[in-house]
Amino acid sequence: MSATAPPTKPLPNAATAAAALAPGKRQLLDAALRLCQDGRALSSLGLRELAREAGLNPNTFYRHFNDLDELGLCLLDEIAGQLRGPLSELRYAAAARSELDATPRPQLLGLDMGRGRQVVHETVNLFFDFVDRHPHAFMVGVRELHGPSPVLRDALQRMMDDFADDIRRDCRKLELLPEGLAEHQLEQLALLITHTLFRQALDYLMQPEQHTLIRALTEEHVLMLATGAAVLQHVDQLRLPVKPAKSRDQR
Amino acid sequence: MSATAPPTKPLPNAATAAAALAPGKRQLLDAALRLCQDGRALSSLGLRELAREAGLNPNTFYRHFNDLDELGLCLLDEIAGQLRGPLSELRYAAAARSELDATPRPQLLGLDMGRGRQVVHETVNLFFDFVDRHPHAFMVGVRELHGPSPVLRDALQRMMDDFADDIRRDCRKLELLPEGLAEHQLEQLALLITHTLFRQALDYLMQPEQHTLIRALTEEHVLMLATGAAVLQHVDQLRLPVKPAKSRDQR
DNA sequence: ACGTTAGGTATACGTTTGTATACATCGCGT
DNA sequence: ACGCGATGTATACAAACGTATACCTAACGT
Repeated sequence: MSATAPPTKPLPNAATAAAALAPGKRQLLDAALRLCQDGRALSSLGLRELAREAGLNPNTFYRHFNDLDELGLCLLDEIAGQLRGPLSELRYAAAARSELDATPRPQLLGLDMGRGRQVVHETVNLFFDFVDRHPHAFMVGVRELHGPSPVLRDALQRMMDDFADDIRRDCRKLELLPEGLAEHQLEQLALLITHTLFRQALDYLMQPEQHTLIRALTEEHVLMLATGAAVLQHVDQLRLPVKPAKSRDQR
Repeated sequence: MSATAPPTKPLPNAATAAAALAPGKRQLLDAALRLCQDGRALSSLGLRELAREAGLNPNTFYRHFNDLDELGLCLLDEIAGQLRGPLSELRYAAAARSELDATPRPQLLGLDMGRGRQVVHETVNLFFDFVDRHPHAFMVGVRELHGPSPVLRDALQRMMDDFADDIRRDCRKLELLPEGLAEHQLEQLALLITHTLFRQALDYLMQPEQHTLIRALTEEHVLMLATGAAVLQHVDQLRLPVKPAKSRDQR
């Protein structure tokens, strides 16, 4: 009962989080998002082009940003705000639901495969529902992750790391993985899951006709990763209960 | 003994594969690679900029390409030629080496964890050695995978699929995974490994001080994936040995 | 009532871009 | 010897770009 949907959320249907933004600034940010919607990269946008799309004077851009990178950062902040909180809530909701269904499940190597499957199924599907509701955010995000601007790349990288950290924390708290799993392994697992999810989100957005397939495949991928991590930890525990486990071979 | 290094390869140290390329064309391609080396995307290059870097007249570009996409495709073809063959050979060499060392290894769920670990260790390290030798290729490749140009994206996607297919084929032939693994699962596994490898290659190239760390982590990732796939297959086999095994839940 | 500041506009300048047309050079088949 | 196609160069031009300067207007504290 520790996790239920928050009660009376105002539910802002779009980017309405940070109020009191100058109207021009908003228009510019929206214009940027709009221009990126069909595959463009943030860094390929021009100052003038942006203003044109926003229906503003080119120079208005300068009132709010010095740089295109600055606009990019602003946009990413907004996106991050839209993603992090809600996604973690989704995870909690899914876990809470699976808590109710407390029937014993098939076990393997000490981990509850059944519950894992169900939680993965739910969270992955909730994730894609979320992607459906915020298409541009993922478009821009994943694109800029490997984009040309170092500033934006770093920001995105940080954002992904935060996201992975949320996953890691939630996995621990909800006990979705064996408690013996080393922290650094859980960290790597969370990172892999994050990257997988985001990459698949892009595919998902770009091939609307394969939505159900991609959802199923992604489920499988995440399950694969989680299982692998759990089993490997198990094996490691059997193999080297004594050795200092430092310094791999010649590398 | 079925797999040894091919005997007398001329070993072209760089892009010398397709001979008889007009000198201007070569210079342009090289210039593009050079300009992409520090984080630029192919699609962000200008026709004139390219010619300038190559020390040529802007119009020379038109002699060889109609479009920037055309140059991109040409470059990607060249890169693909450099990667596919050699990488598969590397895998064979590693597997052959592990065949010699035929000591029995710890088993888990019917798969040879020891041999798996070793093969992963070797192939991942060989992969990164290869990355060291072809930095620009990976830079450009991974970048353009999520880049703005649909043409290049598709080409890259196809290239990745081919690469994954090589992995899949080699895994089958070298019996690195339980023979019960369904074809479509092996396919997904190969895709995941491919994407993981390439993404890590980018990180690897951009953070030279963390080379050894990234190598170790990538090993872990691949091992995680492979183990997960193997175990999941095992579980599935136990769970539904009777059912028609079609149609999971409401997908 | 006044000055200051933020937000938005108008115009202008120099640069770079993509593209077009015309010209020079080399190799090569007949 | 001639022509011709392939390659590379020179020059030119319209468009788009980033940037700078100057002006307009509304809000606000004092």
